[in-house]
Amino acid sequence: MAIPNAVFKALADPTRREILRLLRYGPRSSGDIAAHFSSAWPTISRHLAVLRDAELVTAERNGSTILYELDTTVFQETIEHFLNWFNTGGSHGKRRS
Amino acid sequence: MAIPNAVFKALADPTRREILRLLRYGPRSSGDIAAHFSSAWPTISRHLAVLRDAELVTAERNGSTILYELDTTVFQETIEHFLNWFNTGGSHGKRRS
DNA sequence: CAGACAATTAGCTTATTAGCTAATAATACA
DNA sequence: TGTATTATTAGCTAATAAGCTAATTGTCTG
Repeated sequence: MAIPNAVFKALADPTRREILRLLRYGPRSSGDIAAHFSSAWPTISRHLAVLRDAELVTAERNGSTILYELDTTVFQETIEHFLNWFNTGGSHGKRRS
Repeated sequence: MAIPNAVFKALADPTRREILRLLRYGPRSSGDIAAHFSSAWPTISRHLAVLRDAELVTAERNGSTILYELDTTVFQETIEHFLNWFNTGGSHGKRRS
């Protein structure tokens, strides 16, 4: 049930979150993803590796390119994780005014 | 609607997540929180400052102690944020590629 | 005000990580 | 094959952040 630390670490970087956002609409190749950013290609490649390690995306070779695809499983677990916080923790938290 | 980067950064550290978990059951003083960890008190104090900056907790002086309290507002927004991902992006299939 | 207690800030060291360029691996195709 | 294309890995530098101890701020009480 505990979300691995790697997931939070992966989500901590804005570029990686942007990559995930980009992948919402369908799989993309590594180069295609890199083309959307000003960073160098190897830099994006390493971000993709971090996302892969966190199991937030999956990679699949398709001929000469490698398709990256969003894996929503961990997202779902993260959301459930936080929802459970409220269910078990009750309404102790203060609403900001 | 965009979740500030500070929130993700704050959640990226295991100690800080543990602090939040601790605060689920009610407000606690800084020293009370620090007593739950093996880290030095100033270290926990700085973690608390990070959580405060991210508006994940609120601090309120209560006599000689300072009470830290979970602020669920940002959590709620984070959850809604991710739920929206699925609603608009659909299930990681090929729609609207 | 002085002293005790609660908590943060300052200053430093070390570890992690994002970014780059250059080199390497893997694949497609003439 | 050989070469172009696609992507990752290696090796480095700079920035960020976590951890510590020591010093400082703030608050209560005698």
